[in-house]
Amino acid sequence: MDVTMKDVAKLAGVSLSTVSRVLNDSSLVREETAHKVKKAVKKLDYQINDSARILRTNTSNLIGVIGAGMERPFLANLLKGIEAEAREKGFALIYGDSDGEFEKEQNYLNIMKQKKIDGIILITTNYYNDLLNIVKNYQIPVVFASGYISDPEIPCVTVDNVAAAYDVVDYLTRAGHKEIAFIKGPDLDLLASQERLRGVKLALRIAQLPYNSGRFIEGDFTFESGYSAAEKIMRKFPKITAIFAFNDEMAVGAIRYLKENGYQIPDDIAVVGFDGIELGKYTLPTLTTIEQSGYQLGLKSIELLDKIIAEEELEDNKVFIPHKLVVRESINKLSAKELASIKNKEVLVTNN
Amino acid sequence: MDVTMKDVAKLAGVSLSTVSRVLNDSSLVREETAHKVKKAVKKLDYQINDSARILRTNTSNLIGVIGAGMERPFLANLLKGIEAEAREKGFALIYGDSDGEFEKEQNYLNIMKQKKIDGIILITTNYYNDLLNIVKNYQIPVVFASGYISDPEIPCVTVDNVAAAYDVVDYLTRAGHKEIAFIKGPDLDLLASQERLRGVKLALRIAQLPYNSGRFIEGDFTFESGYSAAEKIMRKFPKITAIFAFNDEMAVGAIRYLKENGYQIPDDIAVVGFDGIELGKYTLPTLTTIEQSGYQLGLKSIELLDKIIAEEELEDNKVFIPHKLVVRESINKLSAKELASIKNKEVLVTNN
DNA sequence: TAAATAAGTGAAATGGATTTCATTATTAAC
DNA sequence: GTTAATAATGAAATCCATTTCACTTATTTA
Repeated sequence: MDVTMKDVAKLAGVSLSTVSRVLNDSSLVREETAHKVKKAVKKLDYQINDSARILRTNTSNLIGVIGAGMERPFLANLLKGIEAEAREKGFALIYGDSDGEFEKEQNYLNIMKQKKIDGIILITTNYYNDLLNIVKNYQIPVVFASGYISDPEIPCVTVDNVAAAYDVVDYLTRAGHKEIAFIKGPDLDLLASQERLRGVKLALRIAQLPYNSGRFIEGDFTFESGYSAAEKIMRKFPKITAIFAFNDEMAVGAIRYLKENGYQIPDDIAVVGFDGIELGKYTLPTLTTIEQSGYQLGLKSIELLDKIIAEEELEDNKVFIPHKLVVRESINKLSAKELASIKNKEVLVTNN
Repeated sequence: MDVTMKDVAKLAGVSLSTVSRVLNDSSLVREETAHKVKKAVKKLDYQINDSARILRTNTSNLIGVIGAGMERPFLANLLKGIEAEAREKGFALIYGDSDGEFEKEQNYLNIMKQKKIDGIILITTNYYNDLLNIVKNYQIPVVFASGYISDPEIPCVTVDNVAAAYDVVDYLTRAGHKEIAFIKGPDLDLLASQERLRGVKLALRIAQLPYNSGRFIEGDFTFESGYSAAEKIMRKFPKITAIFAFNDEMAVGAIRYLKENGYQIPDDIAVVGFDGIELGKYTLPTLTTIEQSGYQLGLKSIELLDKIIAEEELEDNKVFIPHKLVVRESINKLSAKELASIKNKEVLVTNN
């Protein structure tokens, strides 16, 4: 039914092997023969049967992506970056959403293994030791693109969540804020949220401010959770002067609550988000945030994975993508002099 | 290296054929034999080699998704719906982004064909006759999940863009707006944007308002383009009292511009979006919009595709998902009496 | 020009499942 | 207790490309 290599071989008057060689750019074929074959390929509109190729060669040029919550703008851009770079490098993508459930992750891992994928990108929020163990015994190159994995064997690409969160709190305290509340991610999120929490704690300690666990309200990275977290915060801690939400959507939700209830931003309350999604430039006030590029993160993940697949020597299996604090209208700005003092400490601050 | 069916067969003391039968739930196998086989499968942690299976059976349980601009919240949710329902039905997804370029679409189409996908979901903004022809000669079930395709052979799932856009303008005119400007999508977008345009024109005609093509400013569905379109609109048509943006992001961009420049919303200018993304509930003012579920759209697309793959009889190969006009703060509301007059016309209006 | 080497090509084995067809074991029917 | 019918199983062909190995042809080298 379909055109096979055999048909091409017959039309070109050569053997199967020769056709295969031409198609794989083998140097062993005479120019003239190759030409005949190519003509036949074109004439018959021959398409290789990928399953047969994979069966024989055991490499699929297929990369699996397992993610969760990928509809979030930051992660949607991450996926876009993954796709673009994967295509660039000649991989196709097989994509599965785990909803953050271990069982589904496992399930997809199996399916993908059966399809002989060359490598996997994992974008999970909460990782389990179980998952890590499976991955390690998996024989297939894996890159985590969701946060820092301390296990030295596991390659990962991520923003430096600790440093970025530190930068935010550092800036806020320098701007005079002493009463800050936080909207963190789910406690189950052992990657982004936990790391950001560490950065916050560190900065508080350096600024000699007390750590008060009550001021960390749990959200789930949605607008809605930011909104209701802000409500809780203002009810419990009316003296708060700044809110740092661990992503932009929650920050926007919080802003909505605050403005709805008559608070001026940034004069009454300063708000900072995290991620730097496009939206933050169009809210009123515009959103101060940590800018990191999801697209870049995706790109780098594939780059790293590709190197692992090709068994190239790695400089480091922990890759950090750049971030910067983008100060917009939602917080009160530091004076030039104050800013300078930060810059000396090599904290990146940009106006935009 | 890998465990194969042969290994299972040997361990279970049966033939290859028997193992295959057990794995495919053939009724021809004695309970006892099946048990032996299953035990061996578990013991060896046997995983089928999917390529071999596909090669033999010519069905892959793989669905291809080719999209563009999937980082947009609405489409990201569409993808999520596709994924969830595909998993439900036992399909895995192979995903490619075409950037709206025909060449890339074609390229992915080929790659996917080579992988023997069972069906394709196409989410393209601008379709070409070329693409349609390829798809028709393609032998593989295809569903368009991006807009109405008039060609009767092509199955598609979409919101009724004409009716929805009509509803918006109808509401606005009833609310007294006579000077309305529009932020449409790219002219290349022959699906969503063109259809919405038709709905608008229709409503204007019914309301006996003039159609002035200058008032349709082209955007590209981004916040940024909404912002700059609003700027153009206010500069060229200072008498405008309402802006209808063809998606929510552009509406939010427009709102930002308007508020930045001292306009009151909705008192000076009413703003309506399209899609009903989550964000619209958290802007200030909250956004009036046409609500449609991307998730639902994705789900229905797979449902339809699955039926086509299974060669079931179709009721209709054009499927519409529901929409409703959700009136929020960004426009002035109709009185109950006025509202009632619309409802008689079976236009869905909801407060939220 | 003969011998040695390299280049180009083809035959056949191979990867791992499914499935047809033949065969054997079992049950039902008389 | 045979024979007929049915249920279970296995052997072997098949899906389609890659790759090893053997062989032929062309090119160097001496």
